[in-house]
Amino acid sequence: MKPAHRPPVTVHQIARHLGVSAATVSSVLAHRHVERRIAPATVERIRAAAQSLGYIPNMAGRRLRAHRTATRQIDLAILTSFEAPLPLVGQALHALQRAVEVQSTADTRYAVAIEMFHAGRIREKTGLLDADRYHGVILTNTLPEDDRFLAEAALPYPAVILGRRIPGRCCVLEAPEFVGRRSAEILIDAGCRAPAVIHGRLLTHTTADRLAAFRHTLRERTGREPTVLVSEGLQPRQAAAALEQHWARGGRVDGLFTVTDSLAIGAYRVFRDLGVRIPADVAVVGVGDHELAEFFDPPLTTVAGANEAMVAEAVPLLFRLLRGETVPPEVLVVPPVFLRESTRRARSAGDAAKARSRRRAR
Amino acid sequence: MKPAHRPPVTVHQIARHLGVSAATVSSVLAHRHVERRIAPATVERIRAAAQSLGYIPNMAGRRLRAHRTATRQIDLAILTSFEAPLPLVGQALHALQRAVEVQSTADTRYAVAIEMFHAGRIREKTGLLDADRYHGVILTNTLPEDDRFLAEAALPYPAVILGRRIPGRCCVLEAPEFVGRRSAEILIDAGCRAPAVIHGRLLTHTTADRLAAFRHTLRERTGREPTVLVSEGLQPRQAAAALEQHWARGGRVDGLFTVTDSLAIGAYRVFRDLGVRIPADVAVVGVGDHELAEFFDPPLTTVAGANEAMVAEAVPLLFRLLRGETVPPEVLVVPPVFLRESTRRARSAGDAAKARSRRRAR
DNA sequence: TGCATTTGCTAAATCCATTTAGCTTTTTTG
DNA sequence: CAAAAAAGCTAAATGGATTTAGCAAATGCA
Repeated sequence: MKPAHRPPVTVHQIARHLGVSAATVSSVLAHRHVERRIAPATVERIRAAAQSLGYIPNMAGRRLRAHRTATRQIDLAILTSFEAPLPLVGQALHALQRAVEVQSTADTRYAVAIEMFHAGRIREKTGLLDADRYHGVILTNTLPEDDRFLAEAALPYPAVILGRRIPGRCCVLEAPEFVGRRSAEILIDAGCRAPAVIHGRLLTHTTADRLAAFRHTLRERTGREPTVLVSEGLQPRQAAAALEQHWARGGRVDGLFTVTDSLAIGAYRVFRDLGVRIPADVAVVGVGDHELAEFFDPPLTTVAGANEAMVAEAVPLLFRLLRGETVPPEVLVVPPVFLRESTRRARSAGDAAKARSRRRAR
Repeated sequence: MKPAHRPPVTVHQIARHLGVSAATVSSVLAHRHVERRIAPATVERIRAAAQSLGYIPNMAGRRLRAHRTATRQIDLAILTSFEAPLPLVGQALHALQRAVEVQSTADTRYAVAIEMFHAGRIREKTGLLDADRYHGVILTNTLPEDDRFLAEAALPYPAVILGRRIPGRCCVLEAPEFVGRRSAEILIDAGCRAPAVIHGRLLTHTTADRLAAFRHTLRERTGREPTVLVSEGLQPRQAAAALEQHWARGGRVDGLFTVTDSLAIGAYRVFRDLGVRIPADVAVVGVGDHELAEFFDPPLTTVAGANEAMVAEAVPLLFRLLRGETVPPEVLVVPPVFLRESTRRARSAGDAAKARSRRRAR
């Protein structure tokens, strides 16, 4: 961020600078100079001055004055980290937009903004603690550092937190441990004896919980520890790199839990290139219900992150908060599970072909 | 949209209602009642009244008064249709956010909003023609109806238009006909004699241009017309349905141009279920460079919609417009082409295996 | 020349929330 | 009991842009 240099230019300053009234300047800048009968020469002078002084209209002032009587604007925002997968944010955006359309009345208009902070550095986000920005926000994809900050900070507006528990705030959470436990069970049921997990380096609260539950369940049921592969990020190629490296070192797995579906598709490619068959040789389970997961080859079993369901809960909660109603401090959401072919352990070689022709028959 | 019911509630109304001053009400609602020594009983009365009257703070008023001297806020927006694929919007959002971070100074803060209109009905979008909402916008994913409206409407703020030409506006466009022509050429080069194209029912300006160029090139080079399949939407399952129907009617194709990558993945599934091999029996080319296109099986050849490149051009243009600079009325962007296996026609059965081992060797 | 009209501009009010200085009234202290 | 301090509140100014009513000068017309 560069340092400040000069105070904002207002219509008054332009007016003083030119020796005309602010009314005249305003008329010109609002394109009202024709009906206000401003002399063409004056119009030009004002335009030139505005341009050279670097005039930027103050929307707050404009809106305050100009808005048609009885129209209020409600500013909502989705605050998310830069590093988070956009599809998740997109779901939230869509849900919020849809709700906003329903809630809109002739005298109320909504604006939905998306603002981003760098993962772990939400405290540096400008205007976060100002009371003059948002009527309400949905906060998501925070890292533990962010959570610590938020727990102490007093946000001066209603907020719904997605995916983590922050004392005193309305939180919508995935049922804890569910995703990790279910994923482990699915792999165990598929007969895996040497399962692995792959995750990105940055761990959100949610992901950490999923990993812990996965390990815990595995240990409890089989007495084994999973192989843990860490990829640089959540891109398929990064997962592929991590997995290839593991294989090159002689590591082997017969089951894979990927903390996002995008990691899974990276793994798919590696397995195919290595001649490792899914699900015959290795079972794969992902998280997030990527819109294309069903169309992967083979279709990917997904313990869906509860994002869509969480968003569906969060949006109405936000509106209730805006109305001043009291809301439960915590809402738990149980993610859906999509069992697909990637974990359908084929006992014999023929099974996969059978499954395929079954699908074709439908 | 519901009808209006009552005028907005202000601090003054609450004050009058309770027989106190507006200053007191403001102090309480801004959580300043402790240092302002407001009696607890009064605090309670004010809170209750605010709640029961349905008070909603006017952010414009608040911001106008409260902002630290010399901080100006610049409101930018991406206006897109509800029906457009979110990843495209996401790219624009990311690019804009990144630019905003660079442009930010201590005395200037930016807000980036995403607002949506229903495809073809941008004229119904509230506040679109108001001068008190945005400092600048990027407009994208409009339908021809929208374009007609925009050509006549006088937007009272700088705007950069993505993907179409609107007279008098700064437009960033894909080099016309490029995508359609290249796609046709790729299929022709792959030896296709009975190519088809699949697109959704709603046609944006851009998509219509691509289709026309595809047909035209095909006609010119081979004298043939493509089979045209229309799917309900852009979801994979919708593409699959359209293709299955075509096949059920006895229709056959040996090349497929899908106007988005998501349609292609739907087609992939159908082909696999039918036992039609890609690329041996049918070549497939998509558009959009889906982040996973490289990981489809086989990797999908994509004449990438120039979205990312267009966004990269559009964002700086928007900032130049904000600074009052003059900008070119039109910037053309040539989309990249990603040739992958889905159009690598295997002359003999062995070629596919060879290609595979080549990839593994890397 | 004299009156009416047009042109070109300005003063002041307004939108809403916040803050500062200050005024009563009550309570505490010496 | 008088003076000082504290409690509890209010009036008025402020921020930026816009609009309305209206004034003065210039022009048109008879």
